Amino acid sequence: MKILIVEDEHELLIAVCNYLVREKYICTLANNFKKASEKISIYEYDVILLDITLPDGNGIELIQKIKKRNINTGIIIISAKNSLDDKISGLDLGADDYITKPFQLSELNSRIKAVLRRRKFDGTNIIEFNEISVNTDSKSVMVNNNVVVFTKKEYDLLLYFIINKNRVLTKEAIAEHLWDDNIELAASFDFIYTHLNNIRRKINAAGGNDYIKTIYGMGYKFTGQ
Amino acid sequence: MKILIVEDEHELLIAVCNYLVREKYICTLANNFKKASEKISIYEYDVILLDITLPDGNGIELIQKIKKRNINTGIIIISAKNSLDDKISGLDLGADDYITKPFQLSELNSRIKAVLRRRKFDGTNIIEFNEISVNTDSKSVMVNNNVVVFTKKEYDLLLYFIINKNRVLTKEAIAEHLWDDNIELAASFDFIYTHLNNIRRKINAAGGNDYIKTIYGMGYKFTGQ
DNA sequence: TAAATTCTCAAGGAAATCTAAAGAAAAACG
DNA sequence: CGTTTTTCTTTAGATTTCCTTGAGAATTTA
Repeated sequence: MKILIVEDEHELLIAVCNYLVREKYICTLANNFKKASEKISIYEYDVILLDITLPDGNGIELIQKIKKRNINTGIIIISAKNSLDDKISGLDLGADDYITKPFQLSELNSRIKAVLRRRKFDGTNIIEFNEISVNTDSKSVMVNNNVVVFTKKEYDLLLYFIINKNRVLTKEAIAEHLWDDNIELAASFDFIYTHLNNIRRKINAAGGNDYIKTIYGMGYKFTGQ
Repeated sequence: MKILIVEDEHELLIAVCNYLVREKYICTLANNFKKASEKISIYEYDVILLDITLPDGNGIELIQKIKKRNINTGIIIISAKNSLDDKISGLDLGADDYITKPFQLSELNSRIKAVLRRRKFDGTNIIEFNEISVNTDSKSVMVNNNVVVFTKKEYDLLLYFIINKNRVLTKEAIAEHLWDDNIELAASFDFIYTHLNNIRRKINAAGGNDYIKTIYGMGYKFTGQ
């Protein structure tokens, strides 16, 4: 498996590379936009770890470049903590996952594996879970073969759930990923209820199951059972 | 939230401690390897601030020690300027973040918060003990291949027991761990009985053994024999 | 600029969980 | 053996958490 690591922080680049080499991946490094762009246009990678904030260009263009070549490459965005927009627009553009700095190398590894698993089955940008399928190109969602229209927030939230299926997500984690960081100042996260309610209602109306389970006192979990 | 501060520079140790106490953390101090090692083997912390260069030992061994105990503790390395190797091997070994001296206390604080949030998300964490297996992602518990549903308090308590298996936990220690804010105000810890009872009942109902042994007058011990 | 859509916030009520308290049971002790 | 201390079990009320709804704010679209 070949991985391209695009990251301008030298120490982090080296640390990630050392770790992944030990995990038997073949790693290529790029510490700026130009180098990354060259690599992408010449070689093919299984996964690209992409820090979007680069000194000489915006990583989002790299995503578009990869998509244009129509290569079955998994993209994981490495985002700084405050760059909310990067996360969202990255997912919108077809990145498969994102991870926030600082992160555990073990977590990075498990996310790489997850992306590779998903990529094996389909070369498209469709993420499926039971009767739900999300097309991250057209940003459309099908439930039971019915097209369901979600607003942007609802779509982002649903995608976040599907990517983290079977994982309990606290309200704090949801808020941190879908809203920017000064959300900490908010007294409560009650407004999440509204979006949750909307998603649940729409999925139900289309004949879907109750995928979003409430784990009282802990958070929410997207699961089929 | 409990924090262990490992730092041999006395003034910095005190300054960090004072600040974090004001921020409502419960702090324990260690100014050398030996003391830190003792604390780690006895108590459990939410975050450990670790200066790697200690007079009587290498802090990296402490990281390994923590990881061996399989405790979900966040580790933030405090490194002197330019000691690049420390940073990298620290991150390799599972530290969550590092901060370079000199640093702003406010930055330390935000990194602590980030680690505390992140901590809950590390890899697919399955902790097993005999017929009990706990998935810390989905926060689900299996006993004898039966899914057992626990409330939040019960789950937290059970996990605390499993992590500290074969170790006698006093009621005071349990209370401090699960109710760490102003628990001293409580007249007695009798309410723990209720949760203990619930856990024992549910494990038994699923065909599990009496894992939680009472050590009369001392506390409780989670053990297989 | 107006209209439509989407998002945020707040409040009342419902549901699940937690705590407190009290009597019963068990263990330790003289 | 009787007393004291500690632990267990149960239940009801208190508390926390969650859901639903609607109205106004903010944003996008026409």
